Parts: sequence; structure tokens; C-alpha cells
Amino acid sequence: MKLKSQINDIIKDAFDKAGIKHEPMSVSEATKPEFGDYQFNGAMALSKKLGKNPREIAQNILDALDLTGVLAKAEIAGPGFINLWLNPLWIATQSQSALDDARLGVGVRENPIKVVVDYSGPNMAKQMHVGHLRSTIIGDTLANLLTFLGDEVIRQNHIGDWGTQFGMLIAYLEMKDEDGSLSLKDLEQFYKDAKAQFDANADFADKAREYVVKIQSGDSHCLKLWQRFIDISLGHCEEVYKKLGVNLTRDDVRAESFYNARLPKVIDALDAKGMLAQSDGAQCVFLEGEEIPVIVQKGDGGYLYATTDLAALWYRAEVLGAKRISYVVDARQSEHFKQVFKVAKEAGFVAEDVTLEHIAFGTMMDKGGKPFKTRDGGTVKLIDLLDEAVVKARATIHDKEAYSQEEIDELAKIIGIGAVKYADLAINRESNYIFNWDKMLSFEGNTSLYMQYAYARIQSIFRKHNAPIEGDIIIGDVLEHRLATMLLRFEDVLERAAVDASPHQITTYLYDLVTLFMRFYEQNPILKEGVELETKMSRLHLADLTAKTIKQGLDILGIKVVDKL
RNA sequence: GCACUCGUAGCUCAGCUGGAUAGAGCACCCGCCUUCUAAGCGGGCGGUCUCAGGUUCGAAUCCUGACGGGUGUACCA
Repeated sequence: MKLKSQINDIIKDAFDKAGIKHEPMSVSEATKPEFGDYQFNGAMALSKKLGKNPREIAQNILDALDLTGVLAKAEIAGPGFINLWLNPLWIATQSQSALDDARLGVGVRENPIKVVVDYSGPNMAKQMHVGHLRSTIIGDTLANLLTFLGDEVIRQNHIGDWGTQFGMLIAYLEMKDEDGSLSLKDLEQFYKDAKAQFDANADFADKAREYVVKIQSGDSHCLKLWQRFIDISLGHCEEVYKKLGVNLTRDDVRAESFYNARLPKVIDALDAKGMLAQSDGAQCVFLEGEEIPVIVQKGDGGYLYATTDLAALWYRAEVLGAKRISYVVDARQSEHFKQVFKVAKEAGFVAEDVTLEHIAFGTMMDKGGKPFKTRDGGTVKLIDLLDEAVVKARATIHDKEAYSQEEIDELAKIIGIGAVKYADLAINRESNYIFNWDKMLSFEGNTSLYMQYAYARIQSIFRKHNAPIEGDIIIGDVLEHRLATMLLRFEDVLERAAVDASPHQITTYLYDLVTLFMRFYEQNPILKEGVELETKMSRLHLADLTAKTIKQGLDILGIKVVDKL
């Protein structure tokens, strides 16, 4: 339910009735419970425009305000705040219908669009490290979120499978893998070994260079080796995706090499538009107001990153028909995307009405706030982090006797992986990211476990109750009122998170929701003796809706819940 | 040099299109398990929101400048 816009509509009606010609500003959530549920602060802003004092304006609005349905009470406070209380009966009805709805009252978009979400994008020459975590899970969350809201989402994993380093790698693969059984367990090491061979052995280096040319010219032996290398490397990524619970499959892979055939067309099209200029032997596009040109073809005829991205944009807009294309990539590339987006629009690869956005996220730092360098041996492999998280989660599980070995394994995965993902998704994506192993593997306080724990507690109540839940939701006290209102805000939060592409708004909401539920749970007994039947049923309903909202919210974040913890 | 971005409690972070006494978690101190899962709840300690101006009835939030961290700055991706 779009709660806020419903309240805004009521304010708008009051404006019309009161004869105020201005567009009202949006209501906002009340900052404190004693100020009601929502507040409207627009009277002060209108004071100057209307030449009246704000309390008088507030009074005019208040007199025209419909207090018969959604709202039950409104009060003027301070200089002209209008505090709004939702009608408990209305809240009860609305939360009841949310509970009866498989989507928890969240609407499906009336005008869905096709959205391409480009994320993860690992390099096939290297093993995925912790730096790949953000793109992968933020992108996955965005894709899940938009799918849930009703858009048609096309996931694109733009893997790096092309470039000079592959000549060296396949030459080394050929040398080491005579019987075809090499598993490349450690890609990092393989790369280092290949590089060492390249530096030490001139013949090998020549061969590596020769192989680069041969792959590009379509030599079947080299292409076979290359394909084999990519398959193995992609297999490692898929292992990580599986552990992470990320919804990326081989069908979502649209590799750099996929665009090879389209690269000359990009150059031709830019040329035809008169956008190309030669500079120092390279083909460039000079953009107005930009100091540095976008180089699309090197002096030696080779293509670049920007060329591939232009081809990809073209493909996504024209062939896939996307109306919104979102790149979940490190903030360091913002200049690159700014330029490429501009070129793509100017060249007509992408229509004007298509939204191109760079969902940037901060750089990873070490504990001292210094950049997390890959060269000084500080790189943490993503697979190791995930495994460690699971081991640590297993150690924290209480009374292990209550579970089978398989259940413990499963539980440890759900808790451990959830903690890693949550720790990352819970911080504003734009700020820099301090990589802290301990914090990431922590299970105290504001972590996914807190949500999972609340969910399990509710399931435990249901097990104990072990009977149908009948009757209606009744808003009986302040905590019930606040809890139900919070539950009704779910759609507003999701919409907001989708517009801003910021998963942390979902985590913040879930944390607030669960905190509120924990207080409700402490103070409002459900199954204990002396609770009236009506109250008991109502509270069971509220607990049910809370559990379902937690589950749905975590599901969008790609985090699982368990019935017993 | 120029551009982008960030600067809130000891640490890690929320604070949405400006609104009432700036909020959490961790850490530290104190309470609460014979009653629905104590991986929890309640309370305490802790901040001149980097600084200086400006706009405004009203600024952590918007603008300008300074300082500090980070990033980018043409043939890597």
C-alpha cells in the first residue's frame, strides 16, 4: 500500500477545500510517537506566499481535513506543524488485507518497464575477491527488488573474458594441462605462475603474444583453449554465486567477447555521425565540456573498454529493448560511465527516453582507512570469506543437540552468508567501505541474525499455538498501533529503495520493524494465560504479518530465514 | 592543477525532497530468564553534526569557501 501518497491525497483535498492554490509538500513520518504517525510541515512554508501566519494556515487546512477514514485525529503544534494520527480501525482493516494478500499489500507496477541490471562482472583471468562482493549483491538486490515491484528485469553479467592477458593464460594452460584435467583450483596462483613464466622465458612470451593474435583471428586451437579456460573460471564464479545465493546463471552471462563483432559497427556509426576525431593516432570522441576524449580505437587498431560498453549499450537498448539500464560498478569508474552514456545518447545508440545510470559504490578500504590494495598480498578471496563466515556461524549455534548434522550445516550457511551480505547491504553504497572481517562475521546487534531470530521466534509461537488463526486485527495499544503502521509502510520503503537503488533503506526499515516487534513481543503477551481470545488472535495476526514482511524483505536482499533457530 | 565523492558519539554507521530535544549497533556500566526462544528487552555513559560564512521563520540536511580522507584525470578493464 502506498501509505504516504494516500495521506498526501487527503492533504491535497484539504488544500482544495480550503482554497489554497499551492501544491502541498509531502507529509513525512513523525519524528516522535507523541507527534502522531505522520506530520505535515507545509504551513510554515506557505506563510510568506500567502501573507498569513502559519498557525492560521494550519488551522484552515485542519478545518478542511477529512478525519472520517484514514485519519482519526490532527493537531496543530509549535509554529504550525500539523500532526496526524492514523485511524486505528483503518490500520486494522488495511493490515488485515495485507495479510490476506500474497504480496503483503504491495502493488504490482501498472506501467512496468524493461530494466537491464549489469552487475558482478568478474574478470575471468582472476579469482573473485572481496571487492567483487558489493557489485554482486547490490546488483542482485536491485534486480530482485525491481522484479518484485513488477518490472521486467534482465540481468546481465558482463564478464571480462577478452584481452591480452588471455594469450598468456592459455599458453600456460596448454603447457601445464597436457592431460586436460587441470582444475585451476587457485586462479590467482595460476596467473602468478603464468606471469612468472612470461617474464622468465622469452619463447613462452613470444608464444603468449602469438596466441593473443590467434584468438582474435579465430584460430580454432587457441579458441578451444580459451573456451576451456573461460568455462573453468566461470565455474568458479558460479560456485561463489551458489554459495552467496545470488540469482545469476549462465544465461545471464553476456561477456565482453559477445560484443566483438559489433565493435567495428560502433566505430562506423560514430564516424557516420561525424563524431570521430583522430588524435595522436587514436580514434576519439571529444565531448563538450570534457577535458579528456573518449578513445574508442587505439592507434594500433585495437578497441577499448569504452568501445565495448558502447556496443553493449546499443545492444541493450536496441535488441533487449531496455528503458532503464543500471550499471552496478565501483565509483572509480564514474567518469567513464558519464562519458560513455553521453556518447551513446549523442550517437543515437540509446534513445533519449532511456534512463542510463551508474549505481556507484565506494571503494574498499582497510582498517586504517587506506585503500585496500590488491598487490600487497592483502586480497581476501571471496570464497574464503564465505567459507569462514559459515565456519564461524556454525560455532555460534546454540544447543547443537537439537539438530541433525545436515540441519546444522544448512543453518550455518544461512546464518553465515546472511551476515556477510547484510553487513555489506546495510551501509549506504556511496560511501567508502571499510572492510572489517570481524564486523562482517559478527552476529550481534544490527545483523541479519537479528531479523532471522525474530522470524524464528514468531514461528515458534505458531508451533506452540498449533491451531488456525481466526478473528480480526484489533489495534489495542500504542505498540500495536506503531507496529501495524510500520508494516503498512513496506511498499513506500521498497519504492524508495528502488528509485535510489539503495538496499540499505530496506535493511534500515527491517531493523526498525524488528526492533519494534521485539518491544511488542516483550510487552504484549500472546499465548500466555490471561490474554483474551480476541487479543490473542489479533496479536497472532500481527506477528504473522511481521514474519511475512521480514521474510519478503530479506528475500529481496537474498537472505534466507529459518523456522527454528 | 582540475573533477567527483565523503567528513555526525571512542569505533562502525542511520538521519529521505530543509522542520520540533540529532538516532542506532559495538565498546563500557547497571537491571531483567519458575510464564510465548535472554542470539532478546529496559536503563545509564557518550556528540559545539570538520571549520567559517550565506540563504531561510527554521540548516546535520541547500549554496560558497577553507581544511582533511578517498577516487579519477587519453590509447588497461
